[in-house]
Amino acid sequence: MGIAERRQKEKAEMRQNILDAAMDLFVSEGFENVSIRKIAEKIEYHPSTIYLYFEDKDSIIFELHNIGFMKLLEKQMSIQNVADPVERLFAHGRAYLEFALENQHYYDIMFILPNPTIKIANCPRWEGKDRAYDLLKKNIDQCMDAGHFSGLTDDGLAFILWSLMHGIASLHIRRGVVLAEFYEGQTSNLVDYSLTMLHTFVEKLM
Amino acid sequence: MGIAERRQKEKAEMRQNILDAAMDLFVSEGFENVSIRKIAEKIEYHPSTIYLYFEDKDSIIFELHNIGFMKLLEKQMSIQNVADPVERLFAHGRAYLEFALENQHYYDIMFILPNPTIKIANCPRWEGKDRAYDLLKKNIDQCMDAGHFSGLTDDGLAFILWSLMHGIASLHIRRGVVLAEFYEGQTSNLVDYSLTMLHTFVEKLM
DNA sequence: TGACAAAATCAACAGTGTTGATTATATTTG
DNA sequence: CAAATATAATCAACACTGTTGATTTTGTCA
Repeated sequence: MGIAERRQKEKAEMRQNILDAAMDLFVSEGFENVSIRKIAEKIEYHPSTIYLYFEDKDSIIFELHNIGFMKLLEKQMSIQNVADPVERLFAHGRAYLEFALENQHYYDIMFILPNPTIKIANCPRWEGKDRAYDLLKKNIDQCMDAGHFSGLTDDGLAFILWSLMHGIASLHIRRGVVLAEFYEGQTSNLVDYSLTMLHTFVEKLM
Repeated sequence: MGIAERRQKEKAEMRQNILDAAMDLFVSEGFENVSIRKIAEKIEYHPSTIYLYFEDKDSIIFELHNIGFMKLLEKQMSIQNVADPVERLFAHGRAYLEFALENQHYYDIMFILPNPTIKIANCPRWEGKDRAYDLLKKNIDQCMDAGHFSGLTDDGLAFILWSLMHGIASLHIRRGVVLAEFYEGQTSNLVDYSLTMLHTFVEKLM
């Protein structure tokens, strides 16, 4: 069965090629300007060929969406070794914001663009979001175990914190609104500013 | 000059017709499925005719974006008579969320879709966002004058609050993530839940 | 009524996602 | 090795999309 195995590997490589080309175009040409035909041209295949590897265009975007969640989760896992639970929660927030601003196109696909949402609706149970959410909630629980955030629920705080982080990230990515007052072009500025705000803020909740 | 005046009025009516048709399609057919040709069919004109009234498709969306900001501002003005500044701030938040969830398509155009952002970039100074932002900041300032939120800046708090409200609204509109835990289909549920959270939260900041 | 300007239409261009039929390329069998 | 078969890639076409220059219809005024 060595041959079927190789077939499978080639298929996977081709899928990856397509995904890479799509992501490249996404970054270089922007949102709307990535087309099946341009992807095909980039990998030097006929447009039809892509349909042998993906059901349709949305499936490609959905796959990029999944890859983005993998990357986010990986980044979030990398700070789980921070000892103090509150510090860990801040690191968690920083990791989220850094991910969003350093991978704006992934973040766009994951949380802002409508296309993946459509696919998710047809996807009975997609665990990516749950894993990210559970990780946040676990961190919050551990803060609570350490005696913080009394009077709040973990779900409630998770809801607020995620919404806040997403709000900051997405208002930035679709800028022109609100953030012009703070933002002067450097990503780090916004992350630092936001984290300072988050500190001021979460400390009052503790 | 009665004739030129009528001409102008007819032109304005036609523009409004186009905008109405576009918004209808937006609501009924959804995001991507509104095309110049469908708008034309709806108002029973030839597609080309639309280009006599709008420069291009993005201009139509940009105009809807502006109308949305007018509506939001109007709603926010309507609660400015609440006497207590802190109560007024909460009413402000509620108005924002209600607007977002009751006019999801407007909110989408205003804050989520990429198209208007492109047009804004070419628009040297578009005051819509400023007016909404200034109103929020004014309310915050008045809370501060009443002795609340010591140790915070008005810009900082405005940044946090707007980001939070936008995060809640946009995660809801592009749902499937996070909110499934809370959201059970009724808009009012989410508004009430969010407002409860906001209360718990802002009271600790005071 | 004829001249002129404004409004609407037409036909076409280049681009899009997608698909059924067709050709080329491997792989397996006789 | 050659024939038969399964897989991969291409092709041509369909029905869309936004947009525009040329053309026709409509309305207004002398």
